[in-house]
Amino acid sequence: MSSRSQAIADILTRAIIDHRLVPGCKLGERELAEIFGVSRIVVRQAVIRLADDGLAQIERNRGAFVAKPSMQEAMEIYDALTLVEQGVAAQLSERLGPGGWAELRQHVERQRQAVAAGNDALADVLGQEFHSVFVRLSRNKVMQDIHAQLVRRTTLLRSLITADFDYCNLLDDHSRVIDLLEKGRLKKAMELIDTHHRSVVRGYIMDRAVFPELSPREALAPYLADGAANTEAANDEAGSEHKGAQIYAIPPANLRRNQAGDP
Amino acid sequence: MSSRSQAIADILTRAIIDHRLVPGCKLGERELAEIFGVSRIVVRQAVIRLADDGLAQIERNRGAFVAKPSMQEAMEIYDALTLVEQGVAAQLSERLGPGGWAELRQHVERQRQAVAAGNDALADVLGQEFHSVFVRLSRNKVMQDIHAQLVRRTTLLRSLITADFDYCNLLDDHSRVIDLLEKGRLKKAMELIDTHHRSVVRGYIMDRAVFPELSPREALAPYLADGAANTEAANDEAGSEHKGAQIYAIPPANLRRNQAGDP
DNA sequence: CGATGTGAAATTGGATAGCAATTCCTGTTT
DNA sequence: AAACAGGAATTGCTATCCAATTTCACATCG
Repeated sequence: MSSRSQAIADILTRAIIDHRLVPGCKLGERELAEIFGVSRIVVRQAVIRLADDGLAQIERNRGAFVAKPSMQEAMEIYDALTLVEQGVAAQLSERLGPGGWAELRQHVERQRQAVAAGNDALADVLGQEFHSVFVRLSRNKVMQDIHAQLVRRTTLLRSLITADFDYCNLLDDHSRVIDLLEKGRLKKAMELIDTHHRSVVRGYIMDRAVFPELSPREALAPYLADGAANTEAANDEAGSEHKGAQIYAIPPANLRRNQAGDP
Repeated sequence: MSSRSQAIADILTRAIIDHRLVPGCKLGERELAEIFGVSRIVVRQAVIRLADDGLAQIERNRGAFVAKPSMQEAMEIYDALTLVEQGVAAQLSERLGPGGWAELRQHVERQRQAVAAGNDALADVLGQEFHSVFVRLSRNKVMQDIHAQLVRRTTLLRSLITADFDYCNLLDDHSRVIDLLEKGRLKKAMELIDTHHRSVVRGYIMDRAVFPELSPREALAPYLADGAANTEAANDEAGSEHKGAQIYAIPPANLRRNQAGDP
């Protein structure tokens, strides 16, 4: 573990993208310090990291809050995400070998099975993960980091927003993008990526409470070492054969069908 | 001012992109704390910000150092920068109005005059700034921040690297990109952006000491409030009519022709 | 003479206590 | 009901202290 503030920043990030800490929620230094059993300073450092990542807003002498992006900012984040994924698509269409396409197809297939099995939680995570796998194949760590940050911010947006779109369509989009790219039909693929993201944004309605507001103590309880028993129970519920296992450490607080996350 | 740690992070960032703090330079907490007259904690918070920005590396129990990116990472940073600028180019080619094109042309013209006047320092800064103006016209703050971070990292790279390319060619590239985009020849423009960046990278030779290593105290002296007199003197030397004036507060420690910076 | 072990010094990561400034909240007054 | 005042709470920061780790000079040994 690099540092304690990093560990705490990671937990807070996780809690935010799990929609357990919702936008606007106060991240009081003293309260968090008590919850994590560390000094205020460590908490402040963690919160600074979140703020640099766009997940928190720090107001001088008032404290830190989970970020509450405006609709304008939401559009910008999705635009940036589209731009990045289109660019990666262009690179992959030139450089990716058969193994890469196979990996992508395999990922889509796993998601399809999850949907078929009715495991929405798994399908949801796989749907988000697809985009990350896609970018990872570019073999560009810098780009990966930028993309991951944008994805986190879109996930945050989903706390603020009710999505109203057809889940299966998005799965098909992934599949079609792969086909188009492998056939060299780059322009068509890029249009599809754009449409894909737009179809997500279009259904958004802001200023509606989507997830319940929990106190930081309630929200963070499952991530603490003390709550290990609790955590494992949650894990069993979600499914087990997936390698990026810690994703399931805590299931979203409030996951329903048709609210599935997919940037 | 938002916070003291942010202010210090800004100064350190400035010193790094001015090539006064060179890669590998130790950023000792105690030393910096003494230099800035703040406590160690504020320094640590500032350094965390730098590390999140890719400008510093923190090694547990060893301290923070100015980042020393590998050749691999350098390529990735330039690839990412190319990707972002190509994407922005695509957006601008559809959306930008006459005023925008005029602003870009005006910027190139200013740089051309600076070159003609032999003011290399100004030309250098304007050359870098062009890319930022370009991205700003996309009206996407999120994208701007990502791009600015990438530009800072390329500037850091230039501390590590000797550039050996034809300065005027790069200026012409800017002009040609504008022409191509305005005429709707997007693909050609994107190729040129790629070539532009590649021509910069190709001339790079790593592992050569380009800038002298200063101690943090020497490197930071000009930025401190105490050194205000010193700062203004430096300002006069570099030229004055440019609006982003703080760029000239401190001229690069070691600026020569043919080492001009242009991402 | 070089390699290796060792202990002191220096540095980091963190805890704790405390203080000034600011903001928030509440209760009183008008 | 509105306005004001003052105390409580919170933040930003300092100072000091401590444990863990690294560094480095020095002594020891092959």
